[in-house]
Amino acid sequence: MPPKQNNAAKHAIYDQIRSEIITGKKNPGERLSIDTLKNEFGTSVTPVRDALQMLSQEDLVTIKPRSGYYVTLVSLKELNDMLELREILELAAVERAAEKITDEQIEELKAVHAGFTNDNDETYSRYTQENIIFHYLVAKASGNDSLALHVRRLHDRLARFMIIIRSGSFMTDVHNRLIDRLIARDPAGAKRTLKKEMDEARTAIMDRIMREEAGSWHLGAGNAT
Amino acid sequence: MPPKQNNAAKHAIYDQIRSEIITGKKNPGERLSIDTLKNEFGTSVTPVRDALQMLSQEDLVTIKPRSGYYVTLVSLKELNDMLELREILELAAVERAAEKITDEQIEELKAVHAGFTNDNDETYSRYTQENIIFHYLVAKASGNDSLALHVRRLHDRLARFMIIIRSGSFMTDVHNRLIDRLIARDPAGAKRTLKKEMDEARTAIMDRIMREEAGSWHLGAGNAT
DNA sequence: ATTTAAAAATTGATATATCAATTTGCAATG
DNA sequence: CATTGCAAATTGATATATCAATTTTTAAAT
Repeated sequence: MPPKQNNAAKHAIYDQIRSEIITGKKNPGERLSIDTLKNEFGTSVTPVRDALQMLSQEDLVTIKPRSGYYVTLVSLKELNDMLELREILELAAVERAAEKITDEQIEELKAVHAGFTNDNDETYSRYTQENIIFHYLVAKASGNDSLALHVRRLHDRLARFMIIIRSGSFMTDVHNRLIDRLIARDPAGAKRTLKKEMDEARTAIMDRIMREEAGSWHLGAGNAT
Repeated sequence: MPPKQNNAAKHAIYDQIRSEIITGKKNPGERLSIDTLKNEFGTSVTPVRDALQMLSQEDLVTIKPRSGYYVTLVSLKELNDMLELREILELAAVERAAEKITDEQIEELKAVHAGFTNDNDETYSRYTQENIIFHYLVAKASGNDSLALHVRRLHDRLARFMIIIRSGSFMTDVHNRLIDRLIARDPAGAKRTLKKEMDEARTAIMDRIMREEAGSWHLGAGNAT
């Protein structure tokens, strides 16, 4: 997380839009109108533009100059590339994490995991957020903050598609097993467990999307121009 | 490279400041005054703020709200983390690149390499830029654009420190050897060659900096507050 | 001389106004 | 009926003005 900035308006707008994109409340291709947003938040255009500008730098928003701001459309290839990159980053991270994770970090991980194991009544958006945090904490335990940050940002962009994988117990089981391997300080085992999870997620996502969106060029609901 | 945006003012400012930070013309900690920049470019504050906002999202600029914009200060740990991350990303990239690089891509690589082998009269800033392009092209040959983009962005942030490694022939030799291994479609050899380069760069950078900046908390010249 | 407090100045954040490009809709034409 | 060209409307980019925070200066007190 970047250093806390007491920059009220801009960050409130940024956080909300970001969260709405990540959790899929705003669909790819959907327009983000400055005018609408500024009314919604009761501000002027400046903080809205700032927020959208920031999001575009994270590839969550695409700017068509003098035309509009849109939730970024992801192509099939881009999605596949991101999933591959995810494996590279997270495998490197767990390997290191399993060697140097502290007991406190394990407790933190357990706490987060318990948090989204229990309450099934919660919305998927909450689940999505906590899944990101779980994987971020694992990456953080690698000791490499830069690596961890990249993992988190990538997860942000992938989150919309991860919803496909929300098959209840599967993820819970895998996360439990991963925690076990981390407690055992077993790099190879942790790597194997995580790789299995990521591979299954990847094929599930790609299969599902190839079937559902066979005709369209870009992913997501909107199908906007 | 993000899709071309015909957004004149903002992008001109963004490109120039970015380049000045990367090549070390602007030192870490140095202030980037909106007022100065707007006069320099003959624009109003809006495009300047946009550009700085974007740069802060890439961690090249740090915002102190209601106070000022500064070239980001990098701690020793952050530098070390980034160098480690670089190895993770680039090793994964060459491995794939050596398997699937096309003849055209090899020619492109040779061309860029020749470009900064010959003219020694050029400034280091030119050298820095071309080194980034070389490594970016290798990553691009992996076929994973997302991975390649991350490599490029990381190099942007590392470039300032790479200048330490500009020991003439060393880099030229290694790059030649790397091209050889790519032509031979030898993943293991390419990986070994690149790892050697990166390891040497890393220790050289860290050693030099630990000696030079022993006292100060942050890296770079400025030592600004 | 050093520290503290208050005030002045600097600077960025936010708001509003104007400008320029793009997009949309309608009408004319083949 | 489809297509092209023009005009109107929408929308973002840029410019300017105002506001609020921070930083610096200065002067007083210890």
